[in-house]
This record gives sequence, C-alpha cells and structure tokens, in this order.
Amino acid sequence: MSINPSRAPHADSPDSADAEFDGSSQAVKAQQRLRELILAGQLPGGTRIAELALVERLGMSRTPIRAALMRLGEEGLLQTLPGGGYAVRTFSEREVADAIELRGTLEGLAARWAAERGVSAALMQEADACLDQIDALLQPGTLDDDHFSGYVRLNARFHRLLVEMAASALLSREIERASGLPFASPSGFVGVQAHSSDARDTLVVAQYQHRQVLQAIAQREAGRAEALMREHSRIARHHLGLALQNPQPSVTPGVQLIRPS
Amino acid sequence: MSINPSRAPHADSPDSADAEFDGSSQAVKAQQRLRELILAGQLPGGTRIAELALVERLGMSRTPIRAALMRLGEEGLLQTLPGGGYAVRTFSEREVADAIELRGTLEGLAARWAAERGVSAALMQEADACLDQIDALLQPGTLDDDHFSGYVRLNARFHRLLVEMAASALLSREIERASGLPFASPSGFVGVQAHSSDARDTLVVAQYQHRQVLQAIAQREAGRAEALMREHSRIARHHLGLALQNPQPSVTPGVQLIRPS
DNA sequence: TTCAGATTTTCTGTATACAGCCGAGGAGTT
DNA sequence: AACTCCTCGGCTGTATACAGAAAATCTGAA
Repeated sequence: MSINPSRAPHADSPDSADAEFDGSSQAVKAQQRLRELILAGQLPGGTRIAELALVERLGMSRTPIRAALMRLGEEGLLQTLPGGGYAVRTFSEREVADAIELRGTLEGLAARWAAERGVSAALMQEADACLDQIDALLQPGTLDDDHFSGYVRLNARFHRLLVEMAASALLSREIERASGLPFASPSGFVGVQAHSSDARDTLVVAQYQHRQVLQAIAQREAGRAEALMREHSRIARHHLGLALQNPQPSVTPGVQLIRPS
Repeated sequence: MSINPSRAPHADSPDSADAEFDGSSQAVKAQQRLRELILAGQLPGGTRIAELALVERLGMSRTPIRAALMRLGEEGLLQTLPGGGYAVRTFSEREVADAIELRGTLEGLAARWAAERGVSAALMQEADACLDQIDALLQPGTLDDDHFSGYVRLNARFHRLLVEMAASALLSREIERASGLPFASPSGFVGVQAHSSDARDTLVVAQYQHRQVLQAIAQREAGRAEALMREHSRIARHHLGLALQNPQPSVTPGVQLIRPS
C-alpha cells in the first residue's frame, strides 16, 4: 500500500491553469487551493465545510486539510462553528470597509516607522524605480487590460517595499494578515473600474500619493508619511463602493462573500 | 482499549496549581498549558520543541499537540524552523517595543472608531464604573500587592471595554492577537515597579489618561481619543525599560524570552 | 396532518501507524 | 590525524482507524 499509488486526483475541478509548482507540503497546497476555491466562489458562503468532501475534492487525506482549515480560520476566511467544524465566512460591507481602514492604519504605521528610523539608499532606489515603472504604465492613451494587471503587480510590489522599509517582522506579519482578506489588499478592487472613463485618473491620484509618501519618508517627515498612507487606503474604500454597485466576480475575487446590506 | 482508560496524566509536571476546569477539547488544553510552560520559562527560548517530548509531558497524543503548536506559531510565541518543527521564539528589546507601539496604534484606532460611531450609554456607564473602581484602589496610602493585582484586573477590563466600544469583531481579533505577546498586553509590566516609590504615581497618570480617553469618546473627539490611547501605550513601554533593568520573572511572565541587546 | 421520539447516518476530535528526511556519529581512507 | 562517506536513530508530515456527538431521517401516535 504505502502511498496508494499516484492517486489520479480531481476529475472535476474546473479550476483554470493551476499547475503551480509543487511548493512542498500537502498542507500548504491544501491551503492555497482551498483559498482559491473560496475566492472563486466554488464554496458557497455560510455553509458548513465537510472535511470529507475536501478529501474527495483535493485528493489528500484529512490531516493536511485539517491544518489548512485551521490556518484559514485564523486568517479570517473561515469561521469556526459552535458545534465544531468550519464554514465559509461572509462579510458585511461595513466589515470590509473596516478591514480596509485597518490595513491603512497599519501601513501608516509602517510609513511612520520608515520615516523615523531611516531607510537604506538601496531600498529607496528600488521603490523609486518601481514608481517609475508605474509612471510609464500610466502614459496617456495606453490603458488596456495588460496595463491594468501590470499596475496591480507593481502596486502590490510598492506596498511590499514600503512594509519592508519599516524593518519590523512583527508589523510585516500583521499587515500581511490584514491584507489576507482579498478585498482588503492594496490592489483588491482596482480592476473594478478597468473600463470606466476615469479609471486612469484614479490611478494617477494613487500614484501621486505613492510619490508623496516616498518623499515624506526620505525627508523623515513621519507624521506626514503616516497620514498619507492612511489617506491612500481611502482609494481602496472608494473602489469598494464601485464594486458593490457593479459586481464583477471575474475581476474582483471574493466579492460574492460580501453580503449586501 | 478505546481511550486508554482515565489517562492518569503527568507524573512530573512541576506546574503550580493548575486544575483549571476542563475547558473542552484536548487541543485548547494543550494550547493553554503550552503557553503557560513557555511563559513560565520551562521551555528554554530558541531550542527546538519535539512533539514527542510534549506527548510525554502533557499526556495526550500528537494530534492536539500539533494543533496547539500551529496556533502558537500563528500567535507568534513559536517560530517555525526551516527543516520543519517549531522553536520557542525569543524577542529583541526592539521587537517588544514595536509590539507595544503596535498595540497602542490599534487601540488608538478602536478609540477613534468608538468616538466616531458613538457608544451605547450602558457601555459608557460600565466603563465609568470600572474607572471608579480603579480610583478607589488608588486612594493614597493603600498600595499592597492585592491592590496591584486588582489594578491589573481592572485595567485589563477597561481596555477590553474600550475595544468593545469600537464594535468591530475584526479589530477585536487583531487587538487580541497583538496583545497575545504577554509583554505587549496592557498590564504586562505593571507589576514591575510594585515596590517602587513612584509606583502609585505612574498608575495615577495612567488612570488620568483613562478618564480623558473616555471623555474624548463621549464628546466624539475622535482625533483626541486616538492620540490619547497611543500615548497611553507609552506607559507600557516605560515599564518595559524598568523591567529590563531589573528582571523579576515572577511578576512579569515571559521576560526571559527577551534577549538582551 | 403534525409532533415527538428513536434510530441511523455522518461528522469531528483523537490516537496511532507508516514513510521519508535530516542530522549525528562512527568507520574507512588518504 | 583529518576528512569523507555511510549508517543509524529520531523526528516530522501524512494517512487512517476509532469513538463520541450532533444532525437528519424515519416511524409511530395523537
């Protein structure tokens, strides 16, 4: 017996191109795929998740699935039920807004620490180069979907660099955690107005704020840096409002978890 | 066989009076007892923790122990080792200070939300009564150990009420998490100067800040409430400095996890 | 027809068996 | 004597068996 051979997994799983490299353990694979399943709306919000169903679906035993459920529970995507077990969590609009503001506050703290403690020249240059790339993307007249996904990637990169500037493993973990809810992440909702007329203008404003934050950090203006990052998160909140008026699950993963108010 | 009967646990376990009521599952018991073991210094910081050793020590199987290790890892008390497994984490003085400031920032956000959104009269009265009790404790001339532990309890209660005022489950979880590191908790270090000459004065200042925060919330002064809570956390940071000058593991659990800088 | 009780099914929590991996230690060679 | 390679032991990740509990369903009576 041993590992019952090969185990031809998933016969259904309409998941798109996964084939992501094996990572390592079964547990992290389970966590990743479970998250994808939830965000893609495969698992309806609010209903109990049976471990055995996932055994069937993910093609592994209960042990790594159990670990993944626990992790996603800590992360906030699942809620523990009183009788035991987990259910896919749903979020009120207020909760999502709170999550965004929380992330903004934490990123504000990161910017403040970066300004107070100073940042290595190499890191500043890297961030600067990142913003230059965003500038190039925002040249007038060039805004197709490719450019949008490019913006999402560069924006996430800039936010990551900013957290790195704070040089605090503790804060990094906490921000990563707060950004775990997909709609709370820095780029969670940018795709929502990809085809809006003033889509570019919003990104221009966001990019302006990026520049100002970096300048404030460089000039050691801690209070200003913090305030700017907080304000910056309001853009995500604005996007949230747009996303709820015009839901497009394809571009904003996880919206179906937000229950209408 | 079944559950090997009754389980006469621990023959060694020099733990003090536990006998805490059964709670429920083995997993949460494991988590609680593991945390106690770490905070009491039974498990030296930095060394790898073998699951089998805990099986022996806690008298249960690997499964709940594994769950407890994962939870404590997420919580930050343990770090995961590259080769797999966990080790008791140690903290630099800087990290502890960061944790305190992070908690202060989050509590500041809670105070701000409370002020912005308003608080029920019942909750305000409860907090007021709590502060009245602290006032009674701080009457001049009466500062023995009992009063100190009373202060710790009431202080924790006030901070809990304040978080409740924000009425955000998300923020509650995050603050609870940030206070998980024992030295980052609101009352983590107050015992450090129990026998200092100006012990009472520090508590008087803290209590003054409590009153002001409550007033700011009642008057809907959001910015002031936030700033006050942030400043309030500096008292804990002050206590941290004292604790490191004069370590007393008995009154400040977990200090031995802080590595000298 | 509806409600209450009993039975059955299914689930989670726990314990344990199995296999691969990493590290320590010893033996052999230069 | 020092270095290298091999072997052995222990430990973690994974799979599975077992027991208690809760929910769902079915049956019987009012």
